[in-house]
Amino acid sequence: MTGWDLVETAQQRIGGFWSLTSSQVYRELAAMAKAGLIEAGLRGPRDRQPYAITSSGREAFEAWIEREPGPEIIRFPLLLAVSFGRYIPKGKLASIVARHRAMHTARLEHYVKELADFEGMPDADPYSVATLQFGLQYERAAIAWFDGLPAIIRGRDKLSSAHKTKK
Amino acid sequence: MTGWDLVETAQQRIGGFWSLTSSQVYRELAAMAKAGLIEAGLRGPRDRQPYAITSSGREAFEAWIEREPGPEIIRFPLLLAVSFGRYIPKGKLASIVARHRAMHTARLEHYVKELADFEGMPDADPYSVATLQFGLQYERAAIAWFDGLPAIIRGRDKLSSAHKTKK
DNA sequence: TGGTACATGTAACATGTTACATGATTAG
DNA sequence: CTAATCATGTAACATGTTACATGTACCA
Repeated sequence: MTGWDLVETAQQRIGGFWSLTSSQVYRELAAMAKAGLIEAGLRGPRDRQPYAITSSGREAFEAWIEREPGPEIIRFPLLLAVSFGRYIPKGKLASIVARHRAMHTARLEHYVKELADFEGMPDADPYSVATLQFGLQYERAAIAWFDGLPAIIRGRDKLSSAHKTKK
Repeated sequence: MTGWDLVETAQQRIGGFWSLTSSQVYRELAAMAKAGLIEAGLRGPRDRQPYAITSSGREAFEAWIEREPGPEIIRFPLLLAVSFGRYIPKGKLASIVARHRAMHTARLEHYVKELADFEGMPDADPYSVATLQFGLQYERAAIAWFDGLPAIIRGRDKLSSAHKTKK
């Protein structure tokens, strides 16, 4: 595959939980070719530069996949904003939250559609289904949180919902 | 506060969705002092170097908090491993998953405890409660996903659970 | 008096982002 | 013909990690 293909494929397959930029891919491809993990093929139309994995690259992949996966890293700017919510005008925060909620519902719908596609073919890779399923449940949790937000921020009726918190 | 204090506070308050290292903080502190956003105070015991925000720093904070928060970035090595699940021996994957599930239940319990603490004091910052609540729901979703995983990976009974998928 | 937690920092490196430059091919 | 998409890459910079060096104060 070429760098371009790899970016497209990665965005498609793991984009939901692993972002990357093309710059990164091209740089890494050059480094991997230099290290002998991949080999450059002949340039195609539009100067496409295909690469093929070498046996040493295959070994490196096997060593990599053997490793214990590390803890997840989350960078959630919206949560950062919410945690500094005291310093943001109420209306502004509400509109920010609304925009982000919309993005999450869009993603949820996207996952639902993809899962429905998988439903059609019974021999699809179940591991892809599993990661999609994670995305689905993540987005559902996020949306549920969005919906609970206003109540938490004002009042906060949680357990003590009996006594009226009027403003 | 000193760099050390900032790291401790940040880990406490936003550690769940924003990791940082002390190296980063000390470097940034030096840069901010140079830019006039903070001022170094007198060194205390143990060579503690306290900093105080300047008015120009306060302005910078206000400008920062005004910005639209970007999309979240998730780096989830376990999901990456799962998406390459084909290449991992079944037993190995299962043990990896078990370890990660345990970490998530531990975090969930931690959030539950913290939320219970907040329950005690009715004048606590609701925004902190909101971010905690996100963590709680995130962990619950993750655990639910873990529990559904085996069924997805083998068989995949989802909607078509009627016809028996014996291995 | 000895270990642990506190405290600061540097250096080297790895990873990720943004802006830019360049051009080919295809669809309308 | 022209705009959009495909395609490659570089450079500069920002951010994040790891390993290390150095020492202080507290408490058992």
